[in-house]
Amino acid sequence: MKIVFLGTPEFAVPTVEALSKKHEIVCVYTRAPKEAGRGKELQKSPVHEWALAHNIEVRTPKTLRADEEQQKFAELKADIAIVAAYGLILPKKVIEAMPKGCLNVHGSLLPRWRGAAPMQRAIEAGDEKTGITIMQVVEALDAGAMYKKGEIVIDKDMTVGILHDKMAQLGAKLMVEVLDDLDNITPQAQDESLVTYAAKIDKAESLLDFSQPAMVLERKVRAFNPYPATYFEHKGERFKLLKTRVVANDKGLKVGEIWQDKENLLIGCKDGALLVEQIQRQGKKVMSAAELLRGYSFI
RNA sequence: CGCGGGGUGGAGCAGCCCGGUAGCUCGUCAGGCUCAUAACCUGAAGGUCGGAGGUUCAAAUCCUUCCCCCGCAA
Repeated sequence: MKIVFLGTPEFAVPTVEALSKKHEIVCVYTRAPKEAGRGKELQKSPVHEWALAHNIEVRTPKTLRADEEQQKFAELKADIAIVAAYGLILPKKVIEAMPKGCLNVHGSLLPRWRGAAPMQRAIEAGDEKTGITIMQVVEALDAGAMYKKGEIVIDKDMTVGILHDKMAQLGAKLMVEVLDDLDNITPQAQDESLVTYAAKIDKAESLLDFSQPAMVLERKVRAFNPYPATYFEHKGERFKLLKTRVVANDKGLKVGEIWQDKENLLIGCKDGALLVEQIQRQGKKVMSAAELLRGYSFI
């Protein structure tokens, strides 16, 4: 099939890569390069880089609402449009422009966790499993009928970084399978009564509040690892927590109180304490708590 | 030129502002103590202080420049 691919971040790359092996990617739409990183240089999106490396036409419109853009989209004469974390709202005209419509790969088991940050929210909420849903794109956000799902178990150590990579691979696999069998699958409507929304990650959330239960904080640490990463402040410095473990507060630590010995770092929380396993001091690399404690004292 | 922190024996840090024999915690090795030990005691090895210039009698420390790592912001 001739495919128009719309995607932006790393998550979308395995899908377009897999599709390109069996189909023709006639054009890639992705978010325009934006200023990022130190020095604020323009950075192309991962999908953009992929397309350039494969000599595929790239388009980076700021919006698809303009008639002219919609016209250009339709003129591609592709069979189907595939969307993976594109970042722009697709107007009805775009969704309906291709004969076989428009499919999306979403990072949750819909209807749970519609929205921008499904993987993070699934971990943060303590879900035991999540997965990928391949579904139709409709005007309402992530509300289209579902073609196929694949589950991934969220084990107790899983960070969103690891989950993301697994999900990206699974999404690619499922999308290829759906296209192989497109005419034989009857998409199923989502049960609106089970819908939940995964709000996008706000950086303000990454500041840990130790008056919350240790278990809740531990999940958040995993849900935010590696990005944007949770942190707390101490002596005017910022410390990111990348990995923690919930332990009993048998030292009687107050909320936010820090305890250390030669190799262990504990922070008191409501309902237990967090044992810090990986930490990053500002300006430094990620290291184990034991490493940091060889040269740095919190007390 | 977006703002900022850092590169010191294998690891993590101090020392730099106010130049003058390179320090701490841990690790490693050897010995000791011990029923025994990851605990304790003693000793040892291991560093051209990121690179290159410069100032100086003397530079980890001051000046110039380059490379690399990271936090913020996006």
